[in-house]
Amino acid sequence: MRPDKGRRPTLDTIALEVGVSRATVSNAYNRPDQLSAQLRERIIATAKRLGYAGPDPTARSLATQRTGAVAFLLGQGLSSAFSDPALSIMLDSLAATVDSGDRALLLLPGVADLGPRPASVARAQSDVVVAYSLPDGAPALDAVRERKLPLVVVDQPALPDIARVEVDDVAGAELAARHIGALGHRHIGILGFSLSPDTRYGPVDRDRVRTARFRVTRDRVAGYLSELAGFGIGPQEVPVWEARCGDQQLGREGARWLMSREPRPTALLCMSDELALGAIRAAGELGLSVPGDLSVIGFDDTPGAAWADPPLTTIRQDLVEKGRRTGELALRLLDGARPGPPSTIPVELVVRGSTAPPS
Amino acid sequence: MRPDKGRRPTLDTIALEVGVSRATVSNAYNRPDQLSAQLRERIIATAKRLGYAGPDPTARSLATQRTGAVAFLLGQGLSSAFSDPALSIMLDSLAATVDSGDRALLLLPGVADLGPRPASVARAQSDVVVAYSLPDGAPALDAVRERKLPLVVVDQPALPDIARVEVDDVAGAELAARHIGALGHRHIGILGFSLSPDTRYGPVDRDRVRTARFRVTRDRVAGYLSELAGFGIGPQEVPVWEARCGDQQLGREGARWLMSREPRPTALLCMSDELALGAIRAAGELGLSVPGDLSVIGFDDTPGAAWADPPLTTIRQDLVEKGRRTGELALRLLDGARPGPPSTIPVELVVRGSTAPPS
DNA sequence: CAGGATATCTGAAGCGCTTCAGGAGCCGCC
DNA sequence: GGCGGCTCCTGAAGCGCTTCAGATATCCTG
Repeated sequence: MRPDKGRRPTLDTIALEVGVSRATVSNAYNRPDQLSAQLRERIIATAKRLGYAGPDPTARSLATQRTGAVAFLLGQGLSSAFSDPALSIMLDSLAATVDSGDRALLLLPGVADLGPRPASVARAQSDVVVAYSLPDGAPALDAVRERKLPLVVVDQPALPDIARVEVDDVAGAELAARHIGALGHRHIGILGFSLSPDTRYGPVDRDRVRTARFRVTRDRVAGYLSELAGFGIGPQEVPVWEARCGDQQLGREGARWLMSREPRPTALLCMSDELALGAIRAAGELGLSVPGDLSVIGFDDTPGAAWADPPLTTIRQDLVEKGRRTGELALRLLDGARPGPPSTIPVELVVRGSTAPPS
Repeated sequence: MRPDKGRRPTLDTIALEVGVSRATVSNAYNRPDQLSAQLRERIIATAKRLGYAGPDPTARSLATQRTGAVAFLLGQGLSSAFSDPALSIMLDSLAATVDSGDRALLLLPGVADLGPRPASVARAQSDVVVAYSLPDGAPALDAVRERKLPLVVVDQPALPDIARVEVDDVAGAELAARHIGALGHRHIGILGFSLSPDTRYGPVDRDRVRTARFRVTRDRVAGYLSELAGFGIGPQEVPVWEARCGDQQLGREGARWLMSREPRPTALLCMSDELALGAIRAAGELGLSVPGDLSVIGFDDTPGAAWADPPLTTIRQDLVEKGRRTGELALRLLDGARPGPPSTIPVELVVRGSTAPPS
């Protein structure tokens, strides 16, 4: 009698079985106030009995014109991404925000630091996208534009008429450099993130800095150098080492190289706490004490910073807030809001035990 | 003339403009071999001109009955999840595998350690789901079953007729305990993961172990204890401390408690490398040397293990392989494959510098 | 040049749902 | 007792795409 010839039940199956219209069954799920509690109950019970799990999400999406998912575009693959606790924290907060708005997170990891493949973006089922720290000119961004999806960029260059959340990286870097300069350091090294999407890492020349395609790295280098210039330290006196990603191993390696320069740096400006932790490790291995022989300052203020030995002086950014704002912005865009001015997360110097005047 | 009244262009818009049928335009995107290269080119060009970004993913999903996404169900929130590098590595590998099959990853983080809300699962746009380390009886699993989606469980109890990837946790724990026992240790503590989904952490009594709802934790405790019994060490002699998640801070805290027991343990069995790292830290703070005064063994063999000081003895599981197999299994299920027998990832003892005979 | 294979394109039937403009009954009120 | 205003329910028009069974036209083969 029922039209269920072994196929999965649909709204119609239930409607037929209960003897009501399909619209009513739909209402039972989406607008309980539109029918009597009693009928609704009968419908739900029948659905349960027939093994109907509720309206098909895809069909619903097509009808409502919204998928209920937020796409998250990542420059790197997941593992290098998550070697940075800063991203984990911010993403957690983003996911929670988005989930509270009843939406899921569609993760599109990058390949080769270039961000996701455009084809992935073209087929992504989402009605708003968040792009996180993609290199300038990432092809994925064109794909987003083509689909005319609302976009929020995080830690990326401004795009005309595009919503944006960002940290004032220049100011943060300046804060770090000022602290170090004010302590009296004059020989300083920079331990930085990747400048451009390739697998390169190691010492960096000025040319590579100039052509950098990751905004965050570029801004921080600029902030460090401009502030150091105020202390009479020219950019050519400041060695820079570039890590592929922000993990401790690379921090250690970079610090070792920086410490082999002449004159030996008495302070290291690090673009993440993880890198800084690696640097502290390297110092120990070289028989140098921190902060006695070497001052180290990080960036982000992740939980590990306070916990380190010595506790890490660092630039704090509120990562939870960053994720929350990004999520809310995405949600608001979904509701048709206009992009509005960029939302800037403040930075703040947190002085702990890893910095001191040079001996 | 065109039917585009300011709305987004669709297949029909293009079809009308080019003067072909809608089916042909569809073929231009999905089956290039079904039309002449020349016509196809004309279609693509017109699409570009009209700002058509290709077939709408949602509509396509409805028509094809597949969404092209793999849902990933997580017990915990993202930040505690990613405090464990083991998950990051495995998830990265899973994402890469899934991406190579042209599918995206839909992330459904858990709330309160219980896994995702059933409502989130019910609305998730995906055609296969991977459940990772959910507690027994997680409501999300019922939701998956109701929707009759193919399911792969990872690090979770077997479910009848459900595909499964897992690590032999019992064997791994036994390996660890055997190593420690064989070295001659007789006073041993266990530093473990969460046993059940609540925010509790701290010392654990036998009752809580018996009612544990996380299989991984349960199995490892069982493995540790059964092997220790072989050395004549009764379960009541082995203090257990439970961490909420696997990060170093909690490892330190737990280790401090364990080291305050009488008689003081000479070895600590830790369920993750991060916990073990925290334990090493605690030992240092207590003025104990590792492995001189205290042996510490971890689990997973994450990159940090080899890098630690001293390098960590641990139980290795191939996390990349785990992610790859999970991804492939999910993909195969999508193609209609039957679940098949569970896929077990082997474990292996890796002896480094953090274990030695008791002094 | 007949007959079959090939290449190219089309019409129409879905996929499963939401939503909106009603319609039918019923209540209470003056 | 007529009428405005409820409450509860329905019919039908989409949402944008895929796919399959043809329909043509073209080509090849002997």
